Amino acid sequence: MPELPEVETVRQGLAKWVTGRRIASVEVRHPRAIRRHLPGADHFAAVLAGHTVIDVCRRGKYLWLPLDSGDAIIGHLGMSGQLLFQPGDAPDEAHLRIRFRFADGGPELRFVDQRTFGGLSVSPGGAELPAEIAHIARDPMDPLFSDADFVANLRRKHTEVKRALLDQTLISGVGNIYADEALWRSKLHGARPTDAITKPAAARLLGHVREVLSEALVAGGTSFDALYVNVNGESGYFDRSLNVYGREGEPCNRCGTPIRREAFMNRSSFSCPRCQPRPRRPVRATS
DNA sequence: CAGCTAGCCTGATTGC
DNA sequence: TGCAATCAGGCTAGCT
Repeated sequence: MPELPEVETVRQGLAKWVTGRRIASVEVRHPRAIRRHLPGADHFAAVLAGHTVIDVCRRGKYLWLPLDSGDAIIGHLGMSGQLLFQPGDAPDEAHLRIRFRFADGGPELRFVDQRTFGGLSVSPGGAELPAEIAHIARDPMDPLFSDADFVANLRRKHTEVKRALLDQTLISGVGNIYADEALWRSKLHGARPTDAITKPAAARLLGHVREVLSEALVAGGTSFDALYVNVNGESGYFDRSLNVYGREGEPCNRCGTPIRREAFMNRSSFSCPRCQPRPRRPVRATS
């Protein structure tokens, strides 16, 4: 499940292995892996061929690769997307969607995606933040991220705090796993109304978000199966450090109470019933 | 306008 | 054994 630490790990691998290389050809194996590109797969391949990757950037969970043509490749891994470097003679992966060959004849770049929630697109944005992802907020590791703005914007919203953490226009890079982990560290239940969170509590929560993201980044990310891997196909090991996510029924690492699992937006939230009591009242009366 | 949710997708797992 | 239902979940379009 690629969230910020996983995507940043992939970005670093890409930066090392693809910067400065000239794309020789692009092979699109599955049309759904190309996003918002009405001219079609052939055109997508044609506008990229012959151009050199000059950088690898990230905004939240999006990657973008400026080219010397002034265009940029935008990528999102979705749930199961992988960007892998492979020798040209390595057998095709079962879910190989897009293949990039390079003029230097070195390892090719493969976009592999089982569930096709991810995809690539081309933007004329170049080295600037592409317009397609301009709505994505800065992430909390970004030097230009404003803590004060985050606290103010969070408290201005009328929603539940976990929803807010997952809102990529408020703060980017946080997904279901790290949201649950940060809330546990802050002893907050995800259903707590954002407009009732004090400034200090919001600042503490932000600190815990930053803490869990940076610890996971050092560990190379989290993976429960082989779905998230770095560009060399290796999994991270932060899952050993998770305190609540996926630990239903297991003892809380703080108080020993069995971790609870609750339905949340057609998925799951994990929390400690004792450290993170549910708010007493619903967010807001409906009338 | 802000908040919310269905739907996208496939493989592993569970249930009958 | 075999088939069907369930679950995983980031993001966007479109609804209220």
